[in-house]
Parts: sequence; structure tokens; C-alpha cells
Amino acid sequence: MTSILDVAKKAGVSPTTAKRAVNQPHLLTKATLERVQTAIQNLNYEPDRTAGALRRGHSQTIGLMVGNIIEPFFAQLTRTIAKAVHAKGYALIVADNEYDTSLELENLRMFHGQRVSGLIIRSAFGTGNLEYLRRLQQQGTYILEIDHFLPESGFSHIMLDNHGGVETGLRYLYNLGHRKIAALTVFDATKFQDERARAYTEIMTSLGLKIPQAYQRSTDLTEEGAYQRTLELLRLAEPPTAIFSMTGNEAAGAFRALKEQQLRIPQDISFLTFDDYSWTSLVEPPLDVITQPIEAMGLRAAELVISAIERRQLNDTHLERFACRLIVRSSCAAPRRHKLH
Amino acid sequence: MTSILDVAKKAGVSPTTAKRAVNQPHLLTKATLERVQTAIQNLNYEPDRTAGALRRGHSQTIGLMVGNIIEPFFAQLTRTIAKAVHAKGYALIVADNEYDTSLELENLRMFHGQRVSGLIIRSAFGTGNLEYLRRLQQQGTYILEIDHFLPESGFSHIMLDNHGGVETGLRYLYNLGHRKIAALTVFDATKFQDERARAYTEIMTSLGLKIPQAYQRSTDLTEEGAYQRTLELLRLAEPPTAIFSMTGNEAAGAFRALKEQQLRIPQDISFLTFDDYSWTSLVEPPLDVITQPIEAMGLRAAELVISAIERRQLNDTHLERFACRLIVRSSCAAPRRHKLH
DNA sequence: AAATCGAATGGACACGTGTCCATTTTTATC
DNA sequence: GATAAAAATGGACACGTGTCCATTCGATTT
Repeated sequence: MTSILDVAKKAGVSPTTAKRAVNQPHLLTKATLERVQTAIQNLNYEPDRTAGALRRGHSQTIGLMVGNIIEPFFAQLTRTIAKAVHAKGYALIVADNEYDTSLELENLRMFHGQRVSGLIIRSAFGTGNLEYLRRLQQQGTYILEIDHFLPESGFSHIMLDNHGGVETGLRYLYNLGHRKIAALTVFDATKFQDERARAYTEIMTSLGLKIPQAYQRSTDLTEEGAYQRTLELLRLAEPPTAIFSMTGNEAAGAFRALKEQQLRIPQDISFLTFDDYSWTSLVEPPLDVITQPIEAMGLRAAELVISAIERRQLNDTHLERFACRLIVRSSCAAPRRHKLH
Repeated sequence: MTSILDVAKKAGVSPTTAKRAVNQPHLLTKATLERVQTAIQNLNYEPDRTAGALRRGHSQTIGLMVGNIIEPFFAQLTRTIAKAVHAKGYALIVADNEYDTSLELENLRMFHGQRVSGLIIRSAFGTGNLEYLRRLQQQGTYILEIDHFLPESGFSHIMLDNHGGVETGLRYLYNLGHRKIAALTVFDATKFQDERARAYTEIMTSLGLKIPQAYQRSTDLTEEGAYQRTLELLRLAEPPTAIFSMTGNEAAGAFRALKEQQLRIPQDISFLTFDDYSWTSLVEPPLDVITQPIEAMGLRAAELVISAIERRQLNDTHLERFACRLIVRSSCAAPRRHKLH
């Protein structure tokens, strides 16, 4: 493998000078610089980042841990962050936790071993890995949470205005006349600090609406789980007149269930969901959605992390929120006068 | 940062012995092994992969270059490969080329700099980067192409049985009575070696069907491109009675166009596509699709690459094909007797 | 032309691991 | 119980870079 020493020899300069041609070209004479650059091209030299990482203590690499890469929200986030990070000369290492703490720990170990310079994480529920994350931070990895954050973690984070989004959605349904509004989300209080679930509870109360016990069972955030949960809701003696899915992933399962039950949307039941996935406008009826500025969030995340790394300000803390937006299409309307059953 | 030297000191053994506890535990006495493992735990030691990479010459890292991470096909591939690779102790670095050669080259440079042990690539069209890939291989990176391969590259590859898939689809449409079948795909011969486009041309001919010149304009593989292309097809004097989309990504655009033109599927026009994306069964009508065994392909890719790396058999070549399957739902039927216009 | 100072270049070393070879300890054999 | 063989442990060095400090060169001032 050709190293900078080969380049130096070929260009007839010292290794230090050759390195400067790569890292601090402004320090060199134009003639010297050109000579070295020619040698680099002729030899197809590419600096060994693993050696640099060893010397520097971290690897010009950003770790990204998401919930599940398949979900379009995370796929788009991954893509945006990958691009932004590459532009700054960093590589992106990805992993997902499937919302599971122990799988997350394994992957954190991997990130640690790779000495990632920064970590962007959508952590699993529960505070199980907080200690490990703290240690990572202490050892020089800048940590930024995204989409979800551990209470009192003290890390930077980039969040959606979840309260605002849920409020927009619930008020929209309320104003259409709905009173029995069910949410598909994670209610399990022991392991959750899900902002949307909390906002749902709070805002329903502030609207003067009671949430029946039967509405408060958790999904597991999967499409299949949402499908099952939706069927359960429809079987209730007092089924909801509107269903509000808190993620686009769950929306697919819920929508499937509604279709299978031959329910007409929005005549029989209204349906609203977070995330403007591409299929939501293709189905019949096109769905009303609350959309997130995924790209802006991803770009900002990459920017914050790399800036902190390069300024060596690992203790900078930034807490930012991004607004979401309701897109009205055709899946919500005033509730039926008569019950379904 | 705690190193293996700290561990050795704490355990009262030599550095070499401590390293063995990590890499070749079978060489140690049970007692010694336990002592070192305790020290590792107490110190929260995690081996520095960057140092190992430097010494070894490659980084226990696999590079994955896909077309576009947002597309579910690639998202699922990424996820599957990430998981398989993690299980073997490797990290996954991702990048996408957006089907563009120069962006691909930038990312290849990045992979080279990171000294990836292996590279799984869905290369952009054109042979522009073949030379660079060859050099990478020569320097010790195992290269495997997936979903698409450069002619005469000589690398291993994992492919779908594209010819078989296209044949299945075309025969299905033919047997329903269709003769004017348009394909959404990349026809541009200068930059393409797209198997599906070629198969479409060949099989249409062998079915005794002529492909009008107007059917042979290329899409750019994007949703928007397919949308535009579909509108063009519908405006023709002799519009197709069936549209066969060669990727799931393009299907979304095409479907949108058909809906916007108020065409009834399959009464007015039949629609068939590659890729069983989740939305295809949610729309009205549910789409007939040709589905790929993405997970199996991803797993096999990871397996081949890591096995070659660990056996140090970088010149092993494996060429494998995976079968695809037609799923019939409700988007194809016999063509109308009368023309649309 | 000597002195001064900044610009340009060079030398030396450490980062933490993997690997090869050497040494010590234990076990097996007669 | 002496010897050989095997098992267990230890020592030394190189991988390619980033960084600190030293040295040389060239221009400017007096």
C-alpha cells in the first residue's frame, strides 16, 4: 500500500512536507505543492484514515443509530446525513436498534471500537444505555440525540415539535366534531418517554375529552402491531370515530386494517397520521398527514456534530425543535351520527 | 483512553497475554483468562479498531454503495447487510451514488481512505470507475457487485434473475391478451447494461411483438421521471394497453400519473411492476408485482464478502442468481377492445 | 554586506494493535 | 525422577499518520 513516504520520495521532499501538501497546502510554495500533488496523482495515493484515526484518537467517522432503516423516516434521515457528512470528509457508519436496548448496546460497542468522532442516535426507549453513552462522550465522542431523547441525558438533541404536531392534529379532528379519538402509539409508561403519547394525553384532557382505558393500550411501533391494535379498537363497544397514528410506519398497518374491515374513510371513520410517506397520497382516499422536515433536521444534525468535533467543543449543548405541518387531503371528515355497530 | 496495556497491568499479565484473552482465548488457562476478562470489564475496555486496522492493513469494515438509500429496495438491503455484518464483528459504512459515476468516485475514494475490508456495490451505469475498483481490489478490498454488474468486471456478483422476471411478467400480460406493452426503464444504450431493459427488448421480439420507437425513451429511474414518462405514453396515438414498470421506485410515479388521468386499472389499462413495496397492496386496486428475495440476497452478499475476507481468498469469484416471483393481485386484466382516445 | 525575522521545510516520536519469535511452565512418557 | 514435548506466557517491532520542535532558506531592513 503506497504511503505518504512513497509520495515524499517521488516528489523529492521530506515526509513532513508531503503531509502538508495534503493537510495544510497554504504553507507550501506553489512549486513544491504542485510537485507533491503530481506525485500523489501518479501513485494514486489516498491517505490512510485508519492511521490518522489512531494518531488523532478518533476516526473522522460519524455513527448513526436509528430505530429501523427500513422506515422511510429513517431512510431519508440516513441519506441526508450521509450526504452532509461525506461533504465534510467524514464517513458514516450505520446501525439500527430496532427500539431494543440490548441490540443498541451491541451496536454502541461497535461504534466505540471504531472510535467514531460523533454519534447521532435515535435511542431505544428506556435509560438502559445512558451510562454507556455518557462514557462514550467522556472519551471524546460528541453525542447528539434525534427524534427522541433520554430525559436528563444532557446531550444535544434535535426534536420535532411533537406537542405542537399532536395539538394541531387533535384540534383539527376536534373541530370536525370528533370526540372519540384513539391514538396509535406507545403508552407503556415504564419504558416510554414518548412525547407524542404524552401530548395526546395532555391535549385530550385540555380539550375536556376522556380517554377510555381501552384506548390506552400500546402498539409496538410496527406495521403489524398497528394492524392488530386497529382491529382491537374497531371491535370495542365504543369504537373511535377517528384514529390518529403517531408514526407513518404504523399508519400502513392501520390503513390495511381499516380497508379489510370495509370501512369507508372518511365517511365511517376518520384517519390521520404523522409522516407524509409517498404512499399516503396514492391510496384512496389520499391521507391527511402531519409532515416532518426530515431533511432540515438531518442536515442540522450533521452540521452540529461536525462543527462541535472540528471546534473541539465536545461539551457544547444545542437543543433544537423543528415545526411540523398539517397537510389536509381527504381522510378526515365529520363523524357519522350513528354508531358503527 | 484505556488500552490493552492498562488491562494487562491491572490483570498482572503481559500485554501479549491480555491481547490473547481478546483474540485467541483458547490459548489461555481458565484462571488467566478470567483474570483478564475481569480487568476488561472493570476498565470498560473496548479494543481500538483503528489501531488494529492500521496494523492489519484493513479495517474490519464493509463499505456499501447503493443507488439511493431512500428506495425501499436499498433500504431493506442496507438493513439486512448491516445486521449480518455486525453479527460477524464488522461495521458497515454506507454511501449512495444516485446512479451517478462522479459521485460514486468520490465515495469510492472515501471507502479507500477508510481501508474497508470489503465493498458491496450497486454501481452506477457506465464503466467509468471500473479502473478504480480494480485498483481497490488489488490493494486488498474484496469487491462484490449486487443488483447490477459491470460487464467483464470479473468481480463476484449477486443478481436477480432479471431475464426470468421480465419474461414471467411479459408472458403474463401477453396471455391476458396484451400486445402493446410499454416498459418504464433505462434504454439509453451508451450508458446502460440494464438487464431488464435488454430482456424486455429480447422477449418482446421472441413473442413476435414490435416495440414502437415511442416506447423506447428512457426514464431516469426516479419517481418524477416515471410520472412524466407515463404521461407521455398516455398521450401517444397508440398508447400502450399495459405498462410494466421495471422498478418499484418508478411504479409510484407511474401509478400517480394513471390515477391523475382518471384511468381505471385494470379496465382501462393494466399495470405491473417489479418490487413488492408495502404500498402496492394498499392502493386501489392492489398491484400485481414481481417480488425479489431482497433479504436472501443481502444475507448472501454479506456472507460471501466476509467469508472471502476471513479466508483471505480475495480472488474467489462467485456469480449467483436469485429467482423472483409474480404476485397476482388486481391490476392486470384483458385489454379493452376499444382504444382510449 | 551584516543582521533580523518570517516563511518554508525537515526530523523525531507516539498512538494501540497484530504478529512473529523467544522464553518459561506444565504435562506426558519411560 | 529425568527428559522431551506441548502448553502457556512474554518481548519486540512495524503499520502510517499527526504534531511538536528544529533547522534552513529568503527577503527586508539598516
